[in-house]
Amino acid sequence: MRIGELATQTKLSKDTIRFYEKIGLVEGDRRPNGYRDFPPETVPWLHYVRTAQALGFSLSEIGKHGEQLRDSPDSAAALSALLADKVQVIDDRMAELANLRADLTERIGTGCPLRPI
Amino acid sequence: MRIGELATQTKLSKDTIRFYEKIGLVEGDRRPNGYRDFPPETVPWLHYVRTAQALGFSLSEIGKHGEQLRDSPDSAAALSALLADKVQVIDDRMAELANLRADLTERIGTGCPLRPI
DNA sequence: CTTGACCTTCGACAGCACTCCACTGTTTAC
DNA sequence: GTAAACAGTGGAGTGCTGTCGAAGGTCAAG
Repeated sequence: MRIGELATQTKLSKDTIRFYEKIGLVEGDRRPNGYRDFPPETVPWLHYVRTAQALGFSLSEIGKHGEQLRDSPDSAAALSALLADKVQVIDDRMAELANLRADLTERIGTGCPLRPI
Repeated sequence: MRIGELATQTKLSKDTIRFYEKIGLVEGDRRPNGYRDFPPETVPWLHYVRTAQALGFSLSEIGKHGEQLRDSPDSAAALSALLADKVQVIDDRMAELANLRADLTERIGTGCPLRPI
């Protein structure tokens, strides 16, 4: 698929996609006329990129994850382990958020929310 | 308190605190010799700033929160409302994380983790 | 009265994630 | 065959959030 259609489907700008290609976050072939040609799985990959980004991962972190996944020998175990790591990261993050939440609700309970507890 | 102690207590750099002052995120008096003099409640305020920042608020958004607080007749109630909003943000974010987690665990199950599901 | 720790300002720079522009080439429709 | 819609490149610029360095003022201790 060409860049325009990919942009439409992912709701990213073409410039953003070119930028992502430049930093190695997406890869595509080139047609004889020089146009980029992306495989269809780029769509879910970019969706994944945006999700991870929204969760606070930097593009370089996301790129490393993708690289590790692509470079892995087809051992499903290795790939699954990588994803399991990310699940662990998520769980840690959620625990952190839960702590923040508890902290804030406690402050709400007290009459002086900005004072140290 | 002078900037050095504030930096120590908040674990921010002096440069960061000066930067925050420049963009109106913190305010302090000046001593006759020109040194900044921050009130003690700056410490919890900066703690709040970092918390809000970790939740994805930009510094300018946080600055607006501070303005609202200053304009509010009952600052404790106003801040409690703000923190309650923050709790909502946390809950949204945790839901997002839970979705990503479910997505990843599903990919782990399929054996082709980066392919479209 | 010097040393060292503290503080000041100003301006430049950096990293991230885009975003825009100018100019050029290709394909499709009429 | 020409216009519209698509694509390419390179480079500059933007907004955010700091970070650093240079040059200098202030203050307490020895």
